[in-house]
Amino acid sequence: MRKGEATRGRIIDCAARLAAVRGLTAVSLGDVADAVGLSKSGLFKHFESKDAMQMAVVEAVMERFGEIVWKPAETHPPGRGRLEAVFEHWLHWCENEWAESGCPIMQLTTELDDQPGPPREYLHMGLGMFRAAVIREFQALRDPPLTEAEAKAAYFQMRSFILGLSEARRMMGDGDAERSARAAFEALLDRTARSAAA
Amino acid sequence: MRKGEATRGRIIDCAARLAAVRGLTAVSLGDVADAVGLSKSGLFKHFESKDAMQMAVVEAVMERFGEIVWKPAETHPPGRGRLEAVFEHWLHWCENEWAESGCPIMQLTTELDDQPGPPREYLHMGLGMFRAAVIREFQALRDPPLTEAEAKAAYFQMRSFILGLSEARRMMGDGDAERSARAAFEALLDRTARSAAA
DNA sequence: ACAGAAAGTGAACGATCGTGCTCTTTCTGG
DNA sequence: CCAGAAAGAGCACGATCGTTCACTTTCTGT
Repeated sequence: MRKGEATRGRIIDCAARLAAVRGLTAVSLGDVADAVGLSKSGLFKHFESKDAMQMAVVEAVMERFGEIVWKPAETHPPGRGRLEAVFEHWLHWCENEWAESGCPIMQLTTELDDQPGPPREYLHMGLGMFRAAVIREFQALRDPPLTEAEAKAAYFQMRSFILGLSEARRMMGDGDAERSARAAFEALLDRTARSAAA
Repeated sequence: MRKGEATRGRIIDCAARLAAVRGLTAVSLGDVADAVGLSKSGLFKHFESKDAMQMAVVEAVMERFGEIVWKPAETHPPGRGRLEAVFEHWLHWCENEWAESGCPIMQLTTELDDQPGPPREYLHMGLGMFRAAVIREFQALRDPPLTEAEAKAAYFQMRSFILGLSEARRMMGDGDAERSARAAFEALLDRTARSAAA
């Protein structure tokens, strides 16, 4: 049972990239089968249904996100350095790791935000854990620590700049977007770190 | 030829709200026909194809966006007051006008950003004109005027906060998101207005 | 009020959707 | 190396997709 796992991985990868472009629901099993070079019925040896495959895609994307964006930042000391590492890897995730298709998390979020079910729940949970972790880092940015409200507000802006970058570059074709996002984030760190306590 | 235009409007409205929830491609003609209370074939008396209907939806959404977000702000004097009016109406557009479905422009953007064709072009043009107009307002925010690069960077952040608000409230269920967005925008105006010239 | 146009229905089409079935090929543990 | 399991192909199914066409109902200009 070794070869099976390899193809299962290839299926998920192809499905994820197609879903990042066209959306999870818009990708048919025929599309995935063609992309991975299998027959439609062959897919059912790896997933019991289309829903199960979609769920596997969501899980794989979130796991990979943690692996690429959060995990390498953990090697940095808490505080500003770690926040900068997270942001830098987040940019890399959006602009390089998913350069052709765009960030699948943004696609999945807008697609699933009003569609109840396990995929939405999983996405919600993953994003929530990431958000909580980054908020903790923001709190450690200053002495005395930021209040939770201040840190949440800072995360709101950080996440906003990532979303803004995706739209600016992918829809508006703004080549300066990455620079704008980076500058906005650095300025956010500056004024957050040196702000007085409430 | 009076009744026809009315139903055509109802069709577009229903289709737009369905598309804001599930995406443009994911909405079938059967869905629209049911929602508006017509037969599938009846739709073809108002649109020659599904593509034409989708194009009409995009046009209607963008026109309504201009009507609700930009036009009322024109009554305010240029500068900070007008920018605040635009942002306030933009929030209203996202949070009230499309409360149940979420902003259709954000949905359409993530759906069409890597799907060439007339709908994408129309969306790109509409967003580009709006962006250029808001950038002009940012330039008028200070004396001497902001450079174009400074104004573009400010618009980038403004747009980012709107996108951040949508995700925070719709996916994360963050009730404070609207307050966060407003506070972030006011702070952006403050530091932009009193920044020194380059 | 009446004729012609517009609006809308219902059935049917070919294509594609997700899924189950049987059958063959390929792998892998003992 | 061989038997059993896993991986995959091919076909067929009912449902739904977008679209067309012939037909009926409803509106509207004169």
